[in-house]
Amino acid sequence: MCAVTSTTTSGATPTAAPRNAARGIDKRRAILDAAAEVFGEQGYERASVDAIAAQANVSKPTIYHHFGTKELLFRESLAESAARINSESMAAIAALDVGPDAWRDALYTLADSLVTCQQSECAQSLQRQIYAEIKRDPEVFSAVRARAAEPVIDALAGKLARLMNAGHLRVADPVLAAKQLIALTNAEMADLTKLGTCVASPDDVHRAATAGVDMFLAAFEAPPRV
Amino acid sequence: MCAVTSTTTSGATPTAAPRNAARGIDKRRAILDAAAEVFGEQGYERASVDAIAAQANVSKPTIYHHFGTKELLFRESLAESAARINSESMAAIAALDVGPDAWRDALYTLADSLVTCQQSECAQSLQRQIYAEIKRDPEVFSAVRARAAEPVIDALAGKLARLMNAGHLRVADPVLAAKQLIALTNAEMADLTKLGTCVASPDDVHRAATAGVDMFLAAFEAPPRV
Amino acid sequence: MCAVTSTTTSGATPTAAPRNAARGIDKRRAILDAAAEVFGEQGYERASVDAIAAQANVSKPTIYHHFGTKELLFRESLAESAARINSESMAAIAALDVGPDAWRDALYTLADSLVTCQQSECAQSLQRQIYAEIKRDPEVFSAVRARAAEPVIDALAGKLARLMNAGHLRVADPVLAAKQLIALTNAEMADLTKLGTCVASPDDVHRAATAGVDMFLAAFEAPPRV
Amino acid sequence: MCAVTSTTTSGATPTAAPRNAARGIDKRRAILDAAAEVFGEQGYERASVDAIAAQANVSKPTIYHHFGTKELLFRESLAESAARINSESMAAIAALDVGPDAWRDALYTLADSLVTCQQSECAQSLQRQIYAEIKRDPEVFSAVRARAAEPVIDALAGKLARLMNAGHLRVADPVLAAKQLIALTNAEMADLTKLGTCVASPDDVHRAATAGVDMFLAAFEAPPRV
DNA sequence: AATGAATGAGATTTCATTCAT
DNA sequence: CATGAATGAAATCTCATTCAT
Repeated sequence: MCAVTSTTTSGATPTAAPRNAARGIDKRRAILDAAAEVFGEQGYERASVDAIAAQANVSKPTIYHHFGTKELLFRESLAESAARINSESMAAIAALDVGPDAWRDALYTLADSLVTCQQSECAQSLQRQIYAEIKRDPEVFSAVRARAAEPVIDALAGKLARLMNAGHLRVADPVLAAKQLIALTNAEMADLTKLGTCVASPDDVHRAATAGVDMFLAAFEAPPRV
Repeated sequence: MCAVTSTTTSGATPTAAPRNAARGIDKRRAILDAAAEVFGEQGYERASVDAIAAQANVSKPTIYHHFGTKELLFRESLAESAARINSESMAAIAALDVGPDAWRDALYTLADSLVTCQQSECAQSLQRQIYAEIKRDPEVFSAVRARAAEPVIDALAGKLARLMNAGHLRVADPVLAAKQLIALTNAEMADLTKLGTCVASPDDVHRAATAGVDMFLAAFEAPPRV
Repeated sequence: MCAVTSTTTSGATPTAAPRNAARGIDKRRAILDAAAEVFGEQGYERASVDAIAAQANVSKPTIYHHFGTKELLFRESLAESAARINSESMAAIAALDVGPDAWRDALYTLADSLVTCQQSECAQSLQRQIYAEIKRDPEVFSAVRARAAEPVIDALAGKLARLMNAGHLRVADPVLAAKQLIALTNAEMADLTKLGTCVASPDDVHRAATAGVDMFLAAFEAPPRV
Repeated sequence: MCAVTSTTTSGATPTAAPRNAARGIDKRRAILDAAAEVFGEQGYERASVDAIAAQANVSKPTIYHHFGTKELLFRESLAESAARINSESMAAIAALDVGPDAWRDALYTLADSLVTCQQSECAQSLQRQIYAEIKRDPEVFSAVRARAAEPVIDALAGKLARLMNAGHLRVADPVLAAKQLIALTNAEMADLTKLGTCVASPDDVHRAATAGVDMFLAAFEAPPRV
């Protein structure tokens, strides 16, 4: 699933000293990867610690040694997914060119990137898991939201504010506009991916993102100065 | 939760003959109500048939007699919730006045109603349960979608088409516009209700719905004919 | 071990109606018997519910259905043992003849009976289990003491009071004297049975009981009236 | 609990060479102290080697390095407790003045000391642990008995023999009399301390010890020579 | 001498489901 | 139609113990 490609492979540190520590780190990585996969596939309740241990090629007590509890392992797994999605989205937003000529095309491109990112298996899994477990532990939502969604909205709002200052857009509240842009680009995705069950074709993604930006510009684009 | 107030109370049919049948119906009703509550509260996996039986004041075999399987009971419970939400939303849409004078205000009112309906405990529960179980059984999504979401979108699209024909709106694709209107009005609700964990104040609901319609009109309202 | 011979054998009630109930009662009896044996043999911690279930020819969930918890099963098991020992001791005390001629011999006989009873496997098990678990749950001690030891001491004190009133004994405090008599007769038993690990021969029991009564009389027997 | 105050603190031996050895000794001491506390508090089964290691600020393998097995650690812990209780009791007995004037008062004092010692947390813990584990390993009883109880009885019997020879007491069997004296002084302690769960007030201890000696003298004191 | 990491075995408890009445 | 009793399977978590350093 959205497993982090472990950068600390045991082969990378052939010296004798850190071997012990490396073993610990490696297993921890393997467990987190396995957890992301199994939790993402089966959900918190159905996922058994046994299954995660098997997937990670690790014994059950090792999991408890590293994470203490199934619940804590779950939270760390979610936090990692959130961090990854966040970083991808942030990169896409940072790349937005707000220059006078490029901004319109850049906005369409950004929408494409955001939808693609939101549609990744990792993101879909995360969304399912949060919805499923939020009633049992409302904290997870706050944690994930603060770590993943809010920074993205804020960054996007910042870019929109610059477009506003440059006279390209007319928006009253940049944060609201950011939320609306995201909502619009995602308006059709739930349908297209059957709530994250299947992947949408790049064409569909493109169409949906474009439709969202179209409406966004129709509402907010400043009329050309005479 | 979103329990149907059983209209067939046992006291209402005091005759001897239909009493037995009525009792059977009553128990079925009680089980469905209990299932909606317990599933909604705990989710499919955590909800135990024991708990549902206790909540319904019924023995476990009675549940199996009526519904066959926990999974089947779950589906019937979801179907009921979907039907209820659908009927409420449909009523709100049907009430939309497309007359030349009232339509703008009516659209704002409709948005309010739809958001309120979407924000009901019943709807929130439904959404959580679908997200949680869709990976295990993608059928539930299709079933619920066909029964609850699609008719609403279609009905709303029909109304928008009429507003288009009347020259009030300029929309290329009424179905897409319907989806966008819904997406816009819900853009802020996930935040406000913390993903359905808490209820938003009527004021917040109103603000969010208004903001959505504002943008919708900014994008699609036809310019006044000269 | 100290299993109650189930008086409600399924064969005793061949009628069709109570069969269901009988099944329940029978299994409950079998579980309690098995629990007494396994707890007595291995102690609370080492005794596994699995082992008790196997010994009772019953599935594990049946045990939980009837008793709820390993701890609760343990308490019921102890309570039963306590009740049994109590009833045996009480019978021995009730049989004490306080008549002017027989009382001395009867006292020796009673001491024999009490020591024998205290030395039964059931009583030894009970004592071991109470000592072992009292720190974890001080309630068990109070419960067992109130049900088993105190009534015995009180009954014995009553008999001693009658012997006092009859002029045979001179004791200031009958309850204290009862405790002392019991302490004296048991003074050597811990050694002889290696703390309940092995059984003492009837001869040893007799010797120990006699030595206790000897000293008791040496201290408290009233001098013959001239 | 009955931890030995380690006299070999690491600060006392600042030289480099013996430091290592001292550290080894210190750790051994810390482990034994921790074991006494944890075993005494939780019993053999519930006490986990992890908990003992934590209490001793030592890693688990260190425990295994020093003691080999949980069971062996347990035995050493018990042996230490037994030795301590024994030495305290022996000191009290050795202090018994058998002189013609002082012996009666001294006997009351001795009883007080013995009961107090028997009532110490260390002694109570020991008794609980022996009762709990004797069935699993009858050796522990023999070992502890030989090390703790028998020498005390023998020493007390010796003193009683001297009082007999001096004409103060009339006892047939000094060893039996010693056991009886101890049994009498402890007759009420189980009740008062709720089987070792709580401590008895010094007053209660005094009363119980006195009552025991009273009866002992009533039975065995030689009549004054005319 | 000392330790962090790892593990096989086994603990209690719960669940969905089915008989027999 | 309704139920109390029973069960096989599986869940989370803990434990005593060892390995590599």
